[in-house]
Amino acid sequence: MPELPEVETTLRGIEAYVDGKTLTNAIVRNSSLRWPVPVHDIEKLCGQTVQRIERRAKYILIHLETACILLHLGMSGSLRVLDTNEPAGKHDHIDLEFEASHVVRLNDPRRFGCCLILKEPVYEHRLLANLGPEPLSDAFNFERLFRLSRGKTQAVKNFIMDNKVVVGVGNIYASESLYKAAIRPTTAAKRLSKARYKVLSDEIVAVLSKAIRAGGTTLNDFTQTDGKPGYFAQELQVYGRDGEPCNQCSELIQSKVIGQRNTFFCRICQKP
DNA sequence: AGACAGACCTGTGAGC
DNA sequence: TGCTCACAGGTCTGTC
Repeated sequence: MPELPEVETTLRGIEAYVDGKTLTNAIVRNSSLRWPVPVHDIEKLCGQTVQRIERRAKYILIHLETACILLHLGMSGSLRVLDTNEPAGKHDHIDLEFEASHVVRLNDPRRFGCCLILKEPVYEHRLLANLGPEPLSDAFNFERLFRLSRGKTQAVKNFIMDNKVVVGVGNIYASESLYKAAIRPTTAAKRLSKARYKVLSDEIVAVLSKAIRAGGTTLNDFTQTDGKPGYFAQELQVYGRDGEPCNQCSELIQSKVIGQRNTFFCRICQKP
């Protein structure tokens, strides 16, 4: 479910209820997520105040006084802000209660997400240490893409989904960015010119920014923290549209599995 | 070293 | 209506 825009939307939704607040209780109903949830470590943090909350790649980091809660939503996770007396439903694995008045509740049917406690230095944790730049930061630019792509035989779609290259470009927005940049997803990364990486990096930024403004993409079940859907799905040009006409040339959109993930493109508009 | 396949797990929708 | 199967937004890990 969540790619970078969905995680960013989630962060913005919980920020006001978490930042500067005191963690008053933590309930772990199911500790069997991607990695075992360190229940006792989380409980020990109760009573501490949130220093700040941020997103890094698709991770949400809640910095407390002595440690940091790291959350990842995996493929199917979501966070919602609820009253403490709201009964928990199926797949509601973790509650983080703040100010004894409301909870941030993690729901994750497929349990690909995670909740870990990180000690300082937080950014040296193995999950964070090797991440590439944020796509919406100055550190992300076409020169970097061009430089890292030299000698890479892998498909450009896999290349831009590599977290060491740039973080946060998931399966939906990879297809969308490549369509906007008129680049065939199967093209070997090393074959693209600097000029085409300029277009691609601009489109990655544009697509992600627009998706954030729309509150993310709701395909089946993504909701913002208040339960409302995201509205970017209606903006999708190729993702999930195989067999439908291209919005630019009317050729039928094709799909192809690249790197074990379904990929959508227009064979006319997107050149190798 | 780089590239790829497999693994984790549940829900949903299509097809029979 | 109910069963089976393929597939789904991520990414770490192991193998070639």
